[in-house]
Amino acid sequence: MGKPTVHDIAREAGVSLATVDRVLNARPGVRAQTVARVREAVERLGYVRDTYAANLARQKQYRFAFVLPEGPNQFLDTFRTALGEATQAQAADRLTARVLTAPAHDPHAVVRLLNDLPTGRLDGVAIMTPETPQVRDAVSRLKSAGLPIVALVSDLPNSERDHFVGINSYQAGRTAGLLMGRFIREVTGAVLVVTQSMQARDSIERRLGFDHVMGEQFNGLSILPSVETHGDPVRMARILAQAFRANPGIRGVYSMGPGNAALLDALRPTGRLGELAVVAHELTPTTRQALIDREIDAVINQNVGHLVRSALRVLRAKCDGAEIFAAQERIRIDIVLRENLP
Amino acid sequence: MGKPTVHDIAREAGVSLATVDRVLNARPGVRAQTVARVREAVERLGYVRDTYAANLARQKQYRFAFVLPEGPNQFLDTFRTALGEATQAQAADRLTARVLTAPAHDPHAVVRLLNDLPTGRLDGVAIMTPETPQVRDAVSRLKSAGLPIVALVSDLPNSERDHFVGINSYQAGRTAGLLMGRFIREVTGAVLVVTQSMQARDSIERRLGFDHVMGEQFNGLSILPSVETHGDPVRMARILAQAFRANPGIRGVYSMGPGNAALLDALRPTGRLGELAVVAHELTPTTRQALIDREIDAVINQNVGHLVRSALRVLRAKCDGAEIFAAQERIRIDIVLRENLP
DNA sequence: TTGTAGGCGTTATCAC
DNA sequence: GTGATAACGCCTACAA
Repeated sequence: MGKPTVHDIAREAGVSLATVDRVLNARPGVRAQTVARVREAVERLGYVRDTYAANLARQKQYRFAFVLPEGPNQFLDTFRTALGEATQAQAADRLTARVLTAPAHDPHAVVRLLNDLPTGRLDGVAIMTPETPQVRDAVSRLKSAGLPIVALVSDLPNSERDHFVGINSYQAGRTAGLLMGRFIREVTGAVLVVTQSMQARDSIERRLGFDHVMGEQFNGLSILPSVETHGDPVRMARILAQAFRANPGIRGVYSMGPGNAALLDALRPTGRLGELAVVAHELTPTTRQALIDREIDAVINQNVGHLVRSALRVLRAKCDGAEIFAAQERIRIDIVLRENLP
Repeated sequence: MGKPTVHDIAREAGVSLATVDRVLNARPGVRAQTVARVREAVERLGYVRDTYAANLARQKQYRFAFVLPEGPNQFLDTFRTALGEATQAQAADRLTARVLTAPAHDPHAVVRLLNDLPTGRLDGVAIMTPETPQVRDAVSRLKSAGLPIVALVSDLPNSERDHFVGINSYQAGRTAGLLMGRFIREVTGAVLVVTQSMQARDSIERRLGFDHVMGEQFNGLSILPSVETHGDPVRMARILAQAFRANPGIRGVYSMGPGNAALLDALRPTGRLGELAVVAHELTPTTRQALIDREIDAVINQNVGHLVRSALRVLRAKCDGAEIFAAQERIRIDIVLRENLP
């Protein structure tokens, strides 16, 4: 009385196991009539394939490669950790993920890395890198080698990637804007936007979303031009000090990218940190502590555990030719405040 | 080449398959010396058990029962849907979940239901119900029948449940309080708290968290005594109208429980909805629409998909005697605003 | 205390 | 076109 098996189907349809298997896996060499008989039996008995057995028999492996940018960066660190944990947990399911690190600031390095991937020994690739024409070509090459590709965190919308795992940057920016506008008690004032660089598409989109919401709903607040730090703490401290001198009306700071530790270090000497509304991205040891200390008021976060597991699930599904369950794969834009810190 | 198998271990250790299996599953009847030899081989070859094959061989099933309160209730509806989807997706993994509905407002009915569970035909139970001594006893009985038990959404802390899947109500209340305090622009005023009933532990804890934060950080805002609606829309409308007449200084409304549609219906005629800060719980079609319409400002949510999948994962892990990965099973307190609506 | 043989449900390689 | 039959990696009688 357990679930029906291929044997049951075979008996019910009056054919052999091999024929049932051919039908189930849509292989050729079966008369249409026979196909119909088998299909009917499947339907009637309510057969569902046992994935354990199937994977066992076909010796399926899931060998994935994750191409990530070089750190140092707390977000990447936690991502790597999460990836390690997830793959360890799924090792028993024949899943392995090797991490490949692409040197930062060298767009060609990523491309070389992608082109040198041993496609024969891989079943899927996840890529976290800004989009360039060369990257698009590399993705195209990997696709024609038959590999499923997911873009991670930063989308590659014009490439042939199968799926994007990450949040919508525009929406994330809007969310930041809404929090900023509501958290600033004064109706007028200025907001400072800090970023490492406005090159990447993500930065531009975040900024756009942020600006839109501020303009729509909080137009008493003016947004100052982005401060680009290029990852240089000294430069940042100087520019910030300048900005605060020039604009005593600054009520909030929106930190769009990484480098929050340096930002906070630069902000503390101004003596304004306590009264400013500060919104940042990514929950890391730094931003977590800053939330607790009330230096940062809100963090927009994408859960690294979800990112990793979603990427893994999607790659597996693509390997199996299975449907992906969209609702489960949508990465939420988490809002983290002091009181709902995980 | 491929991953090492039990055969490899057997050869390496110079014993038979059966002996390897005994060691791997910690069964008795093996000399300590032999155990050591096998362990060493396992270590040396880096063996990991193939769960597909193992589950196949031992014909493992995961037959779970979910005991839920009767609706009608949008949260429960979406929960049921999510459960259906999750079980369907895992049918191929020999997982089945039957849903049992306990009539509301009859504490004995749940207990009867729990006691009548066919323990022989089940491998685990998830229970969503307020804690009573009788429920505790029923859980105890199920435990002694060898079934893993998880409490869902509403914890059963004094029972023998193995695990709680849900959010911390106190923290949820604190989060609501923080949002309320920051979203109200005025420094003084009053906040109305609305709930169906203050009986349940969850309500009490939420209220406590809310009060603490308001007291600590926003003590210009006074919190009015909870309005208990007992699920009666007419009564609610009357009481709310009264409250707003008596307290023109009301700046915010915290809706602690279900019944948001009725609350909004009662709030609209007061003409104050637009200027009030409104915080509610659970993302449902009603609260979603209200966020879009700017009638509700923030929703504290526990993702039903996560609840379901976590419950399922934990029950499976308990069945397998496996460790659960705590970080993954922690249900986050989601903050949903208009701009980060999923 | 240890080993042998067969089976779990599916797939794949042969023959027929 | 179709059907035996032997894997896949692990577990479990039962035998030794």
